[in-house]
Amino acid sequence: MELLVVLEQLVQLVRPVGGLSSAASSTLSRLGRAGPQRMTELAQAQRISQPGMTQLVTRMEREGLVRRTTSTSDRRGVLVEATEAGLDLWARMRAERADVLQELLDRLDPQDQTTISAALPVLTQLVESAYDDDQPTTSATPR
Amino acid sequence: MELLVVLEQLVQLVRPVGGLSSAASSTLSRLGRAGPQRMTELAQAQRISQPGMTQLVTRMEREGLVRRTTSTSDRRGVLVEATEAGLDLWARMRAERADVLQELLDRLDPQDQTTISAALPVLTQLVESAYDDDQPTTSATPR
DNA sequence: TGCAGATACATAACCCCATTATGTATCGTG
DNA sequence: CACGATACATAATGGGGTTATGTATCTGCA
Repeated sequence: MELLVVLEQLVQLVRPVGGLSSAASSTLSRLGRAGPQRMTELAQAQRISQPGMTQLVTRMEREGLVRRTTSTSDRRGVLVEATEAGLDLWARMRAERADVLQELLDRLDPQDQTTISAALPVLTQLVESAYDDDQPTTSATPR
Repeated sequence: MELLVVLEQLVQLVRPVGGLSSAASSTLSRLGRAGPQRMTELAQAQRISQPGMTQLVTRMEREGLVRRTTSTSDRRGVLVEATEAGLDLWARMRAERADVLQELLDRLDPQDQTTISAALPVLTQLVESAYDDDQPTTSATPR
């Protein structure tokens, strides 16, 4: 099987757990880690267009996961903030996903498990190096 | 970063190369590897609904990537087949994706590259074990 | 000071991709 | 031969993304 296909299917296996889309969970995650952020900032981080982020935030707001606030000095700006419910869902998602992944890993023999464990941080690094020009994390410290 | 987010972003980095969606490229790949297949068969393999596959094939047909044929003894059935153009695109996609991945890998130091290389077959195995009940590959031999 | 352009976000119109519910042939069988 | 099962298509709906465009607001400069 092609590598890309493998990865896509792996993602498909784990992602549906939280019930959120890729962009939604990723955005929620970012809000959880880095605190309230501007629309444009979020759009760039998720690599979607600004109107796309406006729509995403609108949907997430409708589901009570995030909140728009206008408390900035710049009155054009919008600060997007995770709600209590959003943070809760984020925490549950992470836990459930970790469980699903763990179940998958448990099927492997110990040696293969070691191989995977070693590869994960490298994969992370790989992605971050591809995004070398971003991840501004302009706002609050990661709690 | 969360593992799942890492993987999703990795996929996002590599996928757009061919210009095809996830489902489309995966279906094209299957048709290329295993030859003409029935709609239902394809839907099950891609884990989407039968109407979803109908629509996908319709779009792919419109773009000249696949062809519907009714040459089966069962006149209800439809055989979906990759066109010449579809196979060409498939080949180009694979090549381009391999290039993109290679570029990413080249940024890593040799030791990390080894780690990744070792992990890939295990990842494949992981996904396949999760799908243990499927992959019928009922039709022709893989070329 | 005031206005021109840049900036931040929203809206509109469009496509892709998936879903469930339902329709329509065709097949197979009692 | 008619009834249920099967294979696919269609319709309606919704999430998710895009570009093009609108509307405030901000900023810098004559």
